[in-house]
Amino acid sequence: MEIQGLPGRLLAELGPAIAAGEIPEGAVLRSEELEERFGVSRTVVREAVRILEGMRLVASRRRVGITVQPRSTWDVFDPLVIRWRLAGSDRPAQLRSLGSLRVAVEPAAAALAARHATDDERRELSSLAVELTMTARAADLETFLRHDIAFHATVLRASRNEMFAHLGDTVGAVLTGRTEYHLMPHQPESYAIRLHREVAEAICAGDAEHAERAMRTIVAGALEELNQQLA
Amino acid sequence: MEIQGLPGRLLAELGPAIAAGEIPEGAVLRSEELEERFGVSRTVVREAVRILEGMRLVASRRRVGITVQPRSTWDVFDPLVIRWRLAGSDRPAQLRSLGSLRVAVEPAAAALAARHATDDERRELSSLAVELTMTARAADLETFLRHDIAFHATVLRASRNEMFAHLGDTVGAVLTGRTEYHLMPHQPESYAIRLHREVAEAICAGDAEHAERAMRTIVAGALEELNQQLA
DNA sequence: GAAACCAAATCGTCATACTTTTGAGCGTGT
DNA sequence: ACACGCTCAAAAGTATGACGATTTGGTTTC
Repeated sequence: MEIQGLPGRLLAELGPAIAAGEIPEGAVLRSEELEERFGVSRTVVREAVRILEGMRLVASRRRVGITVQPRSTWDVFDPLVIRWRLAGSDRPAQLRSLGSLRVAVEPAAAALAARHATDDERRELSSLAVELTMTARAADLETFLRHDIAFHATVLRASRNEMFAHLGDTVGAVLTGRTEYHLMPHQPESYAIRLHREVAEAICAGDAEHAERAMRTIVAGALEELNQQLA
Repeated sequence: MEIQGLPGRLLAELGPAIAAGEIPEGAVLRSEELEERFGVSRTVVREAVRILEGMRLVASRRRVGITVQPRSTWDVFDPLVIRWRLAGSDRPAQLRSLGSLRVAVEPAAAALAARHATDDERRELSSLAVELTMTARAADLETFLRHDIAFHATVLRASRNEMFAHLGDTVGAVLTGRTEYHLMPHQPESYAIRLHREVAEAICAGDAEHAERAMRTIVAGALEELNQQLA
């Protein structure tokens, strides 16, 4: 998943710094400066910058340098950009944005999944729902999180829509970030758990409307809780 | 918006070819081959490949070459990837995916817009709705399309959610592609026009629920129409 | 037949030189 | 004082040659 090699190292330094605003919008970097700062060659700097340019985080212009672009031009759907923002100082804003996105997408995905999921996927959802129930009772937060991520990713994948499916990792990052954020909450609420079971059952039964409604309750609840935490 | 220079030229050749499947999944390119084929230097090839790698279209490995990745790993939210796919042979699939995405996102964005839009944006929506009505009557398809794009982009922007806002361009591409696709339809249906006005009014009035419902009707209708066209 | 080994292919990195664009300063003329 | 254009230098863009690192696949050896 990660970008490899020395350019990858540069990216891992510059990306988060820009995403967090440490290198502010409008700041100008020169490639020679970067070469020295990281002790790498022109080639490496250029390739790293090219990648950042692809994400629209920076723009490189002759005679002026590499300028950090305003947030509004960033490719906010790029998985790396999302991760960097989640890791840095505007994690709250990023979580809020993603929260709204989930409220929009996941119910629709659940409805589609009810229609298009394979038998394997339906089975997997059922079993994940059971796992969730059990690990919640055991207050095993870590494996609970893992299964929660798998559950939502499976629903998204089962929607048979590539774009929804690709949000699986992102949602995973959100769930992880959220868990870290309110530092291991008071055991997962049984209400949310029941809703997950409901989603699984509705998808198994091919009941799109029910699946959508239950999923909407889940993600809307998560968003509300998030907004309280960040208030 | 475009990527500049010689790497940009390479991208403009390779990207669409890969997106269209002309260079199939698993195909292997060697950088030397690309240098010769395009008459450019290693530097240029490497930078172009790096960008494609950033989009997860290809992966470069030592001793093996540059291999085209399976579709499932592509960054399907990358604006360039979307454009390339829309331009090529899997435009239908891409339009379907984007259609579902619109059904999920735009109603939610309309609801948010009803709450968060600035006065300017509300004014702009009203005036765009009027323009739509008029150009539809005049059967001026080109300016109709332009205003339609502006309308949806404004709603997305007014949602005050960066991720929604960034889908503005994508939705624009969809609308353009759709118009080209069923080659200038029998003048825009007055029903859809009325719904646009309804969305604008609801957002002006701050009626989130109404805005959401009307917008959902619009995009769901568009998706249904699309599925008929592609059936 | 399996394990160790070797060699070729290919990308990865570096150093350097040359080219192209463009911003800024300077000067000239109105 | 202002505008216009000229020149120069700074920075990215491109090209090239050399070397390093790594993976693959075949070959040898036990």
